[in-house]
Amino acid sequence: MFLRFMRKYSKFYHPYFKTFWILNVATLKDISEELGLSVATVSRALNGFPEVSEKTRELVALTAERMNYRPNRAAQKLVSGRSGMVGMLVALQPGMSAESSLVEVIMGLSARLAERDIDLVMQVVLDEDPVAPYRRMISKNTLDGFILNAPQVQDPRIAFLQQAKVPFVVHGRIDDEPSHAFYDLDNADAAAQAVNLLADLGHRRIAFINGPENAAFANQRTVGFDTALKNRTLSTQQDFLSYGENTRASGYMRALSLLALPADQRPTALLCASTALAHGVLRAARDRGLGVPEDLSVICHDDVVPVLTSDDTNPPLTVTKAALSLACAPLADKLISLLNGALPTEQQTTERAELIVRQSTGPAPRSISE
Amino acid sequence: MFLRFMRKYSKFYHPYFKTFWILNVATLKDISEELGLSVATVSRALNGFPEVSEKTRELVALTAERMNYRPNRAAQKLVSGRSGMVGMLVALQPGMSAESSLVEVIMGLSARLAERDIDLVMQVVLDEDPVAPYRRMISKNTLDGFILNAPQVQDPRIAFLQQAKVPFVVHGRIDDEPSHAFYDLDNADAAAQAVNLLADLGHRRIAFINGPENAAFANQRTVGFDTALKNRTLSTQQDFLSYGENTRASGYMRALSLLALPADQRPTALLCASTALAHGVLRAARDRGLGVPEDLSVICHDDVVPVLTSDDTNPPLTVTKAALSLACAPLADKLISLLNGALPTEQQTTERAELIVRQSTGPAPRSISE
DNA sequence: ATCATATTTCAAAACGTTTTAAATTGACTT
DNA sequence: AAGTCAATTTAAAACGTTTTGAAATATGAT
Repeated sequence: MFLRFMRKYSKFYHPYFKTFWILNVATLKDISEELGLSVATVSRALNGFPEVSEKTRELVALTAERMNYRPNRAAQKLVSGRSGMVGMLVALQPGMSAESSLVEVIMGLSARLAERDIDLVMQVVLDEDPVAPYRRMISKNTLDGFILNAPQVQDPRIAFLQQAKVPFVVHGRIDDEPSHAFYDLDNADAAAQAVNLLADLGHRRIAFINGPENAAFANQRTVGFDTALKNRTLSTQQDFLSYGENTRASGYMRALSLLALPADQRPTALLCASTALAHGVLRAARDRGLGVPEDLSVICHDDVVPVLTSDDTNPPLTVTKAALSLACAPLADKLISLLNGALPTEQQTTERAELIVRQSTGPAPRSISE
Repeated sequence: MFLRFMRKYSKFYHPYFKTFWILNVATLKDISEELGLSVATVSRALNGFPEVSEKTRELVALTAERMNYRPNRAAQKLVSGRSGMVGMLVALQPGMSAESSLVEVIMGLSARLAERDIDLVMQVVLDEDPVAPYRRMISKNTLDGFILNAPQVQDPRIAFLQQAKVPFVVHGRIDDEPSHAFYDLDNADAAAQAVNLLADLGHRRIAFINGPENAAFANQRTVGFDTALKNRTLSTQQDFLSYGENTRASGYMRALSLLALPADQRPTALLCASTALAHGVLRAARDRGLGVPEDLSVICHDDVVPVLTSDDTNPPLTVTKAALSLACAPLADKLISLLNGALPTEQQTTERAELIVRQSTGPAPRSISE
């Protein structure tokens, strides 16, 4: 007796307690009692099973509407194994804040998923083990699938999720012929387009200020860069390709060191993996007293995120452009398809970047290029 | 018989289907069978109820660990009414992207909540009715509480959630003595600190470039601004206070029009609601040929978001500073407390901004201020 | 040893849904 | 009017947890 009391009022009382809502949502039982039908029939009617008569289906639908019925997700989940929720785990370096590009995608995804009545569970993870948070979420058994971002060259998350047979879609892809569902930019092509433009303009010493070395997209860009150079019979110099953070500061530093080379050795054109990098590059060129595009051509890939634009720089940047926001809907749709049983290999899309020539590229400087 | 077949293979087959995971998570029953105990005892042992013996508790804890037990959230929710998930619905103007400040908060919240094993469900909403998405989410019966951001002066969401008896915490507050849980900056004080500094420096014509008129924080800043001016026996001019978007462009435009006034009428000091606005203001001053701080003092409130900093401008900005990232942990903690039964009025914290004097403020220009 | 009492364990119900297997109804043949 | 078969409905089990009310066991006092 005393214990019963304890249980209710002591600090040991279990934190879970009963319903908060006063909003009364009707249950299947409520509807079935109202209509004198069985719960089973009501469930079937609402879920569009073929074996209920058109008359009852209509009746049930109407009463459900009238009684403000909403299926209880927890109960559905319990019996069906599906929760109507998908997860996105974003890995953040401690102290580092999220890239604005990521945010763009998250917002778009959430909006699209909401249309299909699926909720997006966001989680920022700080683990050093990239797989651990997924294992944790899976074992909580509360999510139907995942959206992965920023895949790395040999991303262990992908292997893990495949082996665990959890549906997931990747923004980006792990290699050329991946077995997972993805939506990705044709990164190799984007780099190749840029190189071709520069080669057409007579540039022969083209440097590439790339993204992080372990990022899959950066590797694909390198592939496109290298093969395009080869196709144009241009040599590819080792130190003309650098990997690093996708930040303005990094672009500035790396451009500075490239531009410190003697005029007849330094690159006449710089290809940057992002607008952030290009911003830094423009600044470096200015600080070195080099004119863009007279002395140096600059081209970058533009993901079209609102914070760092490519067209209000001075000069406006020539870019390969592919709006990140366009990835959201396909990613959401692919994941939903997977949840409905589609094969991952059927859910793969590659998008091509668009070349937009503005004023940051021009003919290779004559005196130097010869 | 035919129907059974139909059910499985026709398009009418219900989309929910059984478990994906191969990861075998143990259930309470598994543990109880392993140990020869009842499910009830195992549940109690794991949840720290006082009536299980220390010996069994330990045994159960160990086996649970060994068997990789994870409580099934759906089942818990079903019986307890709690899901271990809280929601954050962010309203976005169509076509507008999220403020980086918001992202900062979301990331921090997610991280903190995850520590307590609570998931954050993010949803971007585009409804024009601010209450509708909350009603929708509540009736899905899948969230334990909400975090609200950017409260407006008479925010209908707050009234709704209070009436629906749903736990929620607000980042910001609706009025001086709100009945809801909140974590907020002392906005009135922040504005007052700024005014006092400027008044000490001899400024008599101080203008305020504020945030959106319907934002609660902007109103609180205005109150602080007005009363501080009054305390210093400075008149407050109607057109020296403007409301508008918290963007660089808006700051630029509004500063331009203020600075277009004749030298003996225009403000000698500008107080800005955000660094973004201040960036625009600095640019406007430059374009007008006015020196900062010789001709014009500029001070702003700095939320310390990574994209727009206040200390690498030229000149570095004097600010009232209060990092948004500091709000995350308290907000999460308050919501958790509410979930555990705390009263909203016990969960209210106001934080004071710190005044940091840099080089954008100086004595009022002599010729003009007399 | 016996009883009273405190401590620990248990069986069963409940939460709201889906789904299986069986029962009922209806329609059509003969 | 009975029999067959299809169409529709139902009762009951299942999902994994929490919690109630009762039962079993241990402890202490007589």
